[in-house]
Amino acid sequence: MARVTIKDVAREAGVSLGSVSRVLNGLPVSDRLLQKVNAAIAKLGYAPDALAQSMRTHSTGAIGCLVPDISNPLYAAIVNTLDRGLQHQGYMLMLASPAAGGRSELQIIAEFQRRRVDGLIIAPDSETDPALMEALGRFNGPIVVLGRDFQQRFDTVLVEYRTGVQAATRYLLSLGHRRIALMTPLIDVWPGRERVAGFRAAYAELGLDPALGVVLPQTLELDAAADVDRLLGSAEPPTALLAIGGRVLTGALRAIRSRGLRIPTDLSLISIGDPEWVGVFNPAITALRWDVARLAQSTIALLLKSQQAGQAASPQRVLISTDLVLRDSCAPPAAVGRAVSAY
Amino acid sequence: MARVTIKDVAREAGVSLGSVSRVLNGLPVSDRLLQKVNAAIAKLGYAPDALAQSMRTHSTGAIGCLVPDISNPLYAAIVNTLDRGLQHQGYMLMLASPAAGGRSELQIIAEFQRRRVDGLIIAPDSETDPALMEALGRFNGPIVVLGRDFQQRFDTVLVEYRTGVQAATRYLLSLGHRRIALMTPLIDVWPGRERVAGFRAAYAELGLDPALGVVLPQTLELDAAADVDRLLGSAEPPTALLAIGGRVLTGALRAIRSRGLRIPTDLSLISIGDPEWVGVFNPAITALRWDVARLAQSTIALLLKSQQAGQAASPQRVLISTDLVLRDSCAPPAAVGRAVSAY
DNA sequence: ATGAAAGCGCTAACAT
DNA sequence: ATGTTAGCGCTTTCAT
Repeated sequence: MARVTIKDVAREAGVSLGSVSRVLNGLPVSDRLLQKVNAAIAKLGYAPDALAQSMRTHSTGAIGCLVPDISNPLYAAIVNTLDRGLQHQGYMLMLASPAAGGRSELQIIAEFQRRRVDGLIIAPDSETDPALMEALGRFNGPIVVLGRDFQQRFDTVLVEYRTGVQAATRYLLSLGHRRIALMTPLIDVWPGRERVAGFRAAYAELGLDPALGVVLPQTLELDAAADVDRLLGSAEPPTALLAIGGRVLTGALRAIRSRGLRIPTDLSLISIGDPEWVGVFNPAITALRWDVARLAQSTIALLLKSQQAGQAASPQRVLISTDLVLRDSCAPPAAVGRAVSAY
Repeated sequence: MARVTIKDVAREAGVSLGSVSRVLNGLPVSDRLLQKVNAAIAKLGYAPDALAQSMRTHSTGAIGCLVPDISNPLYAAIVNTLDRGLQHQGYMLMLASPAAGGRSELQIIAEFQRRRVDGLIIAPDSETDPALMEALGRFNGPIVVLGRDFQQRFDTVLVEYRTGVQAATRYLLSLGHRRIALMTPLIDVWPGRERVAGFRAAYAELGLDPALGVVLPQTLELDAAADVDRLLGSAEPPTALLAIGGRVLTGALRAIRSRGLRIPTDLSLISIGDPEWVGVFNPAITALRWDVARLAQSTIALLLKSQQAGQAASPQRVLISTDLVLRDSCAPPAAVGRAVSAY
C-alpha cells in the first residue's frame, strides 16, 4: 500500500494540488474548499510528508543535541527538559553523543548539518579547540553552548559554580575545617576552573592561605577511590571533602568506607550536584544544587530568540545560580584527635 | 552564502550531475572522473543534503526512540547504548518522550512517521491499548518494543524479572524472612506482573502461603515513602523489603530513616535494579541487576534484522536475564524481638 | 479564490 | 563509462 500524498487528497477532493497545500498551511480559502479538502484528508488519513516540506521550506523542525554522555544523570535531566520544552514549540530532538569508537564531536556536527537541523545545542569537550570553533562558526543556524565558556562567540548557558563552591567552602571553613579537598574534573575549562576559583576565594576572604586547600583533578571513579584513599592516608589528611557528583563522589564514598571512616564524625562531605540518592544517603549528604529545568528553559529561550531575531543579536551568556542544601554530612573537625596527631 | 549542491560540484569538476552522484554512491567510474569529482568535492567542502537523499531513497537513516522518561537512569542508560550502537550503523536517533502537557505516545508515533524514520524503538505505557496497537500496526518499518509484552505481534526485548525476583525472594526466605513486602509499579503489565509472579513462586516452592508476602503497587515516590511508613507501623510489619529502584527505593529509604530503623538489623532490603549509588550506600544494598548494554544491543539487532529480512520474519522475544548481587543489606530477621511481640 | 507549473537537491532509469 | 532526464512530495510563484 503506497503512502497517501497531497496528490491523492487533491484528486479525492476534486481540487488542485495547490489548493490542498493552502488548506494545509492555513492560507485563505473558501469555506467550501476548506471542507472538501478536510473531508478528503480525514477520509484518506493523510499527513504531510515532513521530508518534502523541509525540502521546500528549508526548515526541518529538528534540533541537534550533542551531549558527552546521556547516561550521566545530569545530562539526562537536561535532555529530558529540553525535549519537553522543544516539543511544545513543535520541534523534535536529534540526539547524539561522541563515542570512543564512533563519531567524534566534529562528525556529529557535520551530520547534523547534513540533516539540516534548525538549531544546535552542544555541550562540547573543549573550550578552545580551533577545529570545533570553526565547525560551529560554519554552522548554519542558532547554537547554544552548554557548560563551556566560549566568551562572546555563542549563546551560552553555564552553571555558576564559583559562588556556589565558595559558599560551600565558606561553610566548611566556618565549621572549623582548614584542610579541605576539592575533587573536580575539567579544571582547565569552565566547570572545574570556576569551582577552583570559588574554593580559593573562600580561603582568601578569611585571610587564609588558599594553599591549605587541596585540589584533586578527577576523571574516573577508580582514580577517585584510589586518590581519596591515598589522600586520607597521608600525614595531614583533609578533614572535609568537596566532591563533584557522579562517579567521583561514589568513588570517594568507596574509599571512605574502605578506610572505615564515619561521616561526618571523621570526615565532612559536600556533593557538588544533588541527585535524588544524595538526599537519602546515610547520612544525608549536604549538596550544592541548581535548577536543571531552568537551565534547559534558558537554553531553549536562547535558541528560539536567535532563531527569530536574525543573526544580528549579540551572543548572550546565561548563568544558572546554585544553592547549598544543608543536610547531615558536615560537622566540625574532630579537633582533639587532630590536635594530638598534629603536635 | 548559498549552500553548495551537487550541481556546483558537477560544474566545478566539469562533469555531469549523475557522475557526481555515482562517485558519491561508490558506483563504478573511471579513475579520472573519480579524481576530478573528489577534488571538486574537497575544494567546495561539499556534503550531500540528507533531506534530498532521503526524499529519493525513501530512507532517512533515522530511528525514532520513544521512552517514557529519559531522566530515569534506567532509560538513560538504554538510550545511551542505543545511540552508540546505532551510530555505528550510520543511524541517528530521534528522541521523544510523552509529556503531560505535550505530545502523547500516539502523536509522537505519528510525528515519527511523518518524518519517515526508518525504525521505531518504543517503551510504551500500555500493553493492550487498541489505539496503540493500531498505530504500531500501521507503522511502516521495523519496530522493537521495550519492556512490554506484546505477545507475538512485535519484536520485543524484556527483562526477565520473574526468575530474578524469585531468586531474590528465595534468598530472603532462606534467611528466615516470612513477611516480605514487594514494592513495584506496573503490576498489570510485564514488569510488575513478572515480579509478582516470581515473588509468589518463591513462596510456593517452599510450600509457604504466598499470601504471607505483601505486594504494594507503587507509582510515585511520595506514595512509596508514605506507604512504607504505614506498612512498617502496622501490627505485623514486614521484616524485608524488595523495592524497585528509582523513586520507589529512595522513598522507601526515607521512610525507613524517619522511623529510625537500621538496615539490615531491623529490616532487610533488596533493590530491583542496580544504579551506581546502590552499591556505595551505607550499608551497600543487595541488588538485582541486568545488563543494559546487552539489552540495547539486542534491540538494535532485532531492529536491523527485520530491516533486512523483509516483513516475513516472525516476531521475536528476547529475554534479558538478571542476577542477584549480594551485599550488606540483608540479614536474618530479628527473631527475638519479633517472637516476643508475636506471642 | 483557485489552477498550473516550476523547482528544492538528490538518485536512478534511460540514453548514448 | 558518462550524460540527460524524470521524478520523490511538497510550497510557492504566476496566471486566470
